[in-house]
Amino acid sequence: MSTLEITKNLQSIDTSSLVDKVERKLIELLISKDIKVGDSIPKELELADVLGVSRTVVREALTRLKTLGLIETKKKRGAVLTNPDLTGLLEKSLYPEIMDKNTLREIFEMRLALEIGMADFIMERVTPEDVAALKAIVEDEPTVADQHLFQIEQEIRFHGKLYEISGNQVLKRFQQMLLPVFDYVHKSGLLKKMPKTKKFVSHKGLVEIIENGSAEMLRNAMRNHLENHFARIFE
Amino acid sequence: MSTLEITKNLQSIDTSSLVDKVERKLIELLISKDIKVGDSIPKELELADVLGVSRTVVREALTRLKTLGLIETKKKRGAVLTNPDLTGLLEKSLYPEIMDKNTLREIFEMRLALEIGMADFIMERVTPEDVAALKAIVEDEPTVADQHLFQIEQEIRFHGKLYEISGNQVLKRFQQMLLPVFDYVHKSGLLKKMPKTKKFVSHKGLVEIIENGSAEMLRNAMRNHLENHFARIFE
DNA sequence: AGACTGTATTATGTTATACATAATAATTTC
DNA sequence: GAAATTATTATGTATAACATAATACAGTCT
Repeated sequence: MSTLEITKNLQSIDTSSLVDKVERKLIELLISKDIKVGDSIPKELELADVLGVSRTVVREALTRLKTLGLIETKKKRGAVLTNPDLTGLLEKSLYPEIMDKNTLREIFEMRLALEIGMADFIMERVTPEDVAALKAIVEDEPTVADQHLFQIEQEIRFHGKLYEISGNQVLKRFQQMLLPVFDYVHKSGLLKKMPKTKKFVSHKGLVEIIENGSAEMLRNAMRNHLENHFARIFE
Repeated sequence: MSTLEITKNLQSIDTSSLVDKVERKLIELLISKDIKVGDSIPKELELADVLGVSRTVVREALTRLKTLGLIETKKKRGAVLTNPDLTGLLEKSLYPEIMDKNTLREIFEMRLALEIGMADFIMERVTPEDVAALKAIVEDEPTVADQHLFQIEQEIRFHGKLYEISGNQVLKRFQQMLLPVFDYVHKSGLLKKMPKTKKFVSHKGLVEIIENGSAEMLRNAMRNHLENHFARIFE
């Protein structure tokens, strides 16, 4: 065997900690067919005993699973398998203050893509009541957006409602969760300065399309509506 | 005071555990301006001492932060603040086997929205090399997709490249991460049976548009290309 | 019988202590 | 002065003991 091969083999040794191993074992257990959501998993001491490690290690592994939202623990009852809440999890680790600038910008971009791409779901699922609600929101909207603070709240109200109409909880929660990011991106000089705000498709225009138009029309209108944001990203 | 009011007041007592409190304290510390990415945070024993709790509690709180990707720990060095990797975190908790059916469907929908909505980023950032790469991918694509397995691999290759072209790492990793979900959704009878596969815009057609068309054209073409998926969702 | 109360049990939550291990700093050796 | 050795330090692991809260069970009272 050549030296190269030897070193190659050597560096593939298992450097993971005990907790890592136990965590893997537990996850295997969780996704096995034997355990369904709501079922309990063995007690800490049993696991420690079976796996041949201390309760400390088991507890730390369980803590990780808890943090990931895979299990919930209660006294006496023990730990039970739960279906993980992705958005809730993201929310927990989403602190714009300590996030990479580039990632922040990319998340901002993702939002733009989502709002354009979800047009089909909006048009498929919108109800007359939704349209009425949208109209109520944009009713007393100032033609010229001079009050910046008001404008932001209004933006959130309007676009939030759109996410709601999409009938997709994951999307809706995604938006809720990313709001702080958007706010942060706006405030920090992360993007280019706002260009001259030309007149693009307004909220009222979007509502009009949602009521009478097609998904394709909504996509294009939304793209136009978001033009200022795109312009800031694309220089 | 009425009994109702009393009980209302009583149930607002702090039921959070010690670890919860310590975790909050630590997060406050992390997002404070004093600590930047790469900086170390106090040692476990110091923290235990200052906060007046045992080292075990501090360790468990730190374990949570580690799991969330907010910090990394090394022996001797201690714990250092890191910018959290959102997608990596999601990946860790993403087990289609134990996820709620509805959530799975919603994630699938989100993918569709993203692929349509990212057209602008693709058109803005695509290079001649990218186009060449795309052409190479679709070159020997069978006109009639008879080999299902091959088709899936091909789908991943092609659309993966599109995510790459979007120049958005978060998006790209999102796709990578959600692939198992798509696979799972396809295999499980979660969606309606595939309708008669009519002839829609092909990969080759998409490439053609990317090379010579506009963002708007790409959005519409992509929507068309994904029609089968939409049909399965919308019945 | 049925509702309330107290007690026992059990599994997680918390503390304390000791030692192992790996990464860094300090020291010695040549 | 560079390399090897040793010391130090902070995290990783193990063990034992007790606290706490949720549940089950029995007992009491009307």
